[in-house]
Amino acid sequence: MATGRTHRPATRSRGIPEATVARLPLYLRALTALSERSVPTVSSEELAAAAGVNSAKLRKDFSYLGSYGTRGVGYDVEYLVYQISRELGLTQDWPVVIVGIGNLGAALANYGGFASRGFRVAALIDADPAMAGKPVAGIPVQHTDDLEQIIEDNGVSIGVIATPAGAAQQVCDRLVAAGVTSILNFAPTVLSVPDGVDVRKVDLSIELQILAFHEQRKAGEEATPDGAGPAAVTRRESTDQGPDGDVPAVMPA
Amino acid sequence: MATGRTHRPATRSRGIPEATVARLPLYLRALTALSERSVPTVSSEELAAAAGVNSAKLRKDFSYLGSYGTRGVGYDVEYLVYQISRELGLTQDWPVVIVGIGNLGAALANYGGFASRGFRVAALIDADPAMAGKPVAGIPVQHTDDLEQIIEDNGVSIGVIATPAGAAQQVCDRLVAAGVTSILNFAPTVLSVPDGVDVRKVDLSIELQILAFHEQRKAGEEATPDGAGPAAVTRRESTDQGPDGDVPAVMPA
DNA sequence: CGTTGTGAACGTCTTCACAGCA
DNA sequence: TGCTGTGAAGACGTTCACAACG
Repeated sequence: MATGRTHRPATRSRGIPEATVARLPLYLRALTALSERSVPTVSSEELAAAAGVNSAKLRKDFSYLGSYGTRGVGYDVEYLVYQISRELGLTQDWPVVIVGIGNLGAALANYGGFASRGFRVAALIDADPAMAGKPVAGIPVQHTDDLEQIIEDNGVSIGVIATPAGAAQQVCDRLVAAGVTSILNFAPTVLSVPDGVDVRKVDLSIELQILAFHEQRKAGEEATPDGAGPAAVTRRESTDQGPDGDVPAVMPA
Repeated sequence: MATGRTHRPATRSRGIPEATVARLPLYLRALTALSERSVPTVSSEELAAAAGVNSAKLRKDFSYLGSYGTRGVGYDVEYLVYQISRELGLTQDWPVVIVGIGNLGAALANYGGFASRGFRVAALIDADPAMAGKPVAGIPVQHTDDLEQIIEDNGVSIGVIATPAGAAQQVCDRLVAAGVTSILNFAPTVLSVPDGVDVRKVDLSIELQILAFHEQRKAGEEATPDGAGPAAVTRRESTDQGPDGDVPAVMPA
């Protein structure tokens, strides 16, 4: 099968690096918090600390968007919020459907972080006839039979899959056939999609496994080799979690 | 704020690259599926397809673990499952606590992917007194007041935070003070932790925002510039989601 | 002969360090 | 003077392509 490059073959020098795109939501969140506290301007140093990255990286990231700062001063908070929102496409309304309303699907339906970012849960879909009509997060669950109609009626282009692994590919195929071109997959399966469709995956157990790997290493160091030891009290604001590997990462923000 | 290097300063040539570590769980999942179908051996090409990566990358990844394949034949499925499990530290039992038993916390408690990978939900903790004693996923919820005692009694070193954003840092501080050294954070906040503590974050709305970015670009291309057009029917198994910026990486230390 | 394991080339991301500007 | 914006250097990750070997 194809390699699964991360989007745009390589062409287009006008493109914003993927690594930068993945951090924009982080900056946006920090900026929104500053905006709510009515902070007018912020330096790259301050904003970087709030977002959990270093300032050089942040300035480099912003340089891909344009020159939105003022030397000697910093960035205008409101203006940056707008520019990043626009770049991310959050100034428009994105109707999304969530398929698979189990524990996770229900949690996603109730998640406030979606609505606050221009995402609107247009419909909840489940294969269990007993669920049909029941309201979850104030939205009545609809049956899988109507999936195609729902996608079309609501002009949905983003779908969230929260079904068991066994149903994911089938649901994915139907979503894509109905016109969905972006999928957020919570099922522990590799989805196969046609070119032009983006998939991001979030796998809860993968994250834990990565933590276990590092945890295991720590245990093997007991008596710390170097001076300081594990009791050093410096604080980090680390957000970096390194490369993903592919999905990598959905990381929800 | 600190730089947030991806772990181990740079020392140790014996280290496995973070990008590789992040993919090991993917390989493990694919191998487990093969194992259940009693497939004895698999080639890098086949396994790569099942895991959604390309075969060169897979072989390179495995080369960091050792020479576990047989030229002309492929890899022994059972043997690889064992080696990867060991490398990830999954041959031991990891008791974890989940703090914040709302919709998401409950979904995590019910998530089967944990138990099947050596992770044991040792306790569920919530700040709401009304929740205390109520069973979720068969485990009685305990009150936050007992957090330190619970961590100690169960020898917990991995904690999952599924609280609202406002409570996350405080919970994090208490977990760390009680001895937790790895944290999986679902709250949309940048956690500040001492050196030696790993944090990985999963942010649901960030993933959607990244999808929205690409979705927006697609819309701006309507009439495809190049020959093929968006209707090309080749299938990908794409898993790549590019760099995270956050998710993907543990980082800390 | 087929497939692994890997050096080398290449591309991407991060960090440094400082020129340029308000 | 202070902070942004960025070229250049370096670290890291991916892909190529083929020698090595069962």
